[in-house]
Amino acid sequence: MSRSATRERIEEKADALFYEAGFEATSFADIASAIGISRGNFYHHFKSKDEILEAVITRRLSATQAMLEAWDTDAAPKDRILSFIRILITNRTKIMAFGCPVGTLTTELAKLDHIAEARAAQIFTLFRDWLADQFRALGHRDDADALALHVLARSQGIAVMASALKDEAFLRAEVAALEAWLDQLPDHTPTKG
Amino acid sequence: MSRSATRERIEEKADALFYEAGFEATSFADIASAIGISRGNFYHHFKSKDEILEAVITRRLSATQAMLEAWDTDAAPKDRILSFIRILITNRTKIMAFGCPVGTLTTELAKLDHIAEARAAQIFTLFRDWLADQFRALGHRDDADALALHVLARSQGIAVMASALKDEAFLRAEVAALEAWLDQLPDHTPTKG
DNA sequence: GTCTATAACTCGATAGAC
DNA sequence: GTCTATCGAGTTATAGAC
Repeated sequence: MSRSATRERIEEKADALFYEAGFEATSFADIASAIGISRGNFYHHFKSKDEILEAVITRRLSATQAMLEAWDTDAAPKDRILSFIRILITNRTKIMAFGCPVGTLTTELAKLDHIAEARAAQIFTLFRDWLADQFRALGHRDDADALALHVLARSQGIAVMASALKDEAFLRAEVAALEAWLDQLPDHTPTKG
Repeated sequence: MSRSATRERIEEKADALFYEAGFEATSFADIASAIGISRGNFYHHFKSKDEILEAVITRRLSATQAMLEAWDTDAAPKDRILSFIRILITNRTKIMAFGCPVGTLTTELAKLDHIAEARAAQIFTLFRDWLADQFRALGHRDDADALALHVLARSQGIAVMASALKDEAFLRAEVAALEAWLDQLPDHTPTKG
């Protein structure tokens, strides 16, 4: 099963529009006209809107997995966690406009009572497990998962409020506070040899 | 201008449905059938859907203002802040199902590029200013506003993650962590006399 | 006059046949 | 890839009920 270029473009545009306008507010016509194809052509690749959502979530899961694996090459666990936290800075413009893509999609699907909600929440699980690994590497055996969830929650809160306030200074201040929290965490990294 | 009972019922049901299903996903038919009136009757009370949204936001602003004023009778500023934090516990069932009503509405309106977004975000301003007042009462002259935003962001993050994970233990743990953070804050409450 | 119900209109959505 | 069917949304018009 080859992945056609058209299918790829549909997924890419759907991914962007689901983020910027929301899943429900995005229509087939919006996606089709944005990439310059007919609605019929669309139907050749995806039979229903739910099928596109499925593809977008799969796409995001893969992208997240790839990003985390890339960060795994960073030397210190704390630096890896910092990489995660700094997504908020890197993507600040979009976050201030549309919030976090993961959090907002999960929230929307929850309200729609959509079956894909659990699958969208899986993206959080990837971050959660990866972050917990880093905290375990820092010697936090018992509370690694709780610390991972704490970082996730803090990040989500920053995204929501930055979007509501449209305030970059707030975003930067709260990111700095989160980094300070991480910095004062006891580091029990076991030394080799 | 009297407020008819029907108008009141429309606002009340719209408020609930906008929270539970989202603004856009809620149709006139949904509201009408839920309270047992005809769709046509709607337009006697509201000229458009945006007008209902306007009324719902006004309603929430008033309710928030009233809640904050009620809390102002609490003796200590820290207890007042605790009252705010504990909304997460009190409303945990709905929050785990639909998130925070303020955060999710603001997020949705941002994506829809809806003019009412700023007005919805005003609810956050009420909480922000009230919380800042409490922190000032605790002697935090310079960082009262930043502390207020920190509490708001932490609360929003907890709501988002609790809804994504459907995990009450997580919610309670993070609320406890936030209360612990508040508890270790220096209290410089000036004594009278 | 205030409220409510019925019905029809317009538009844009998904879905699907050709 | 075009073209159409069907459905449901917001909205409007109009007329009946209190």
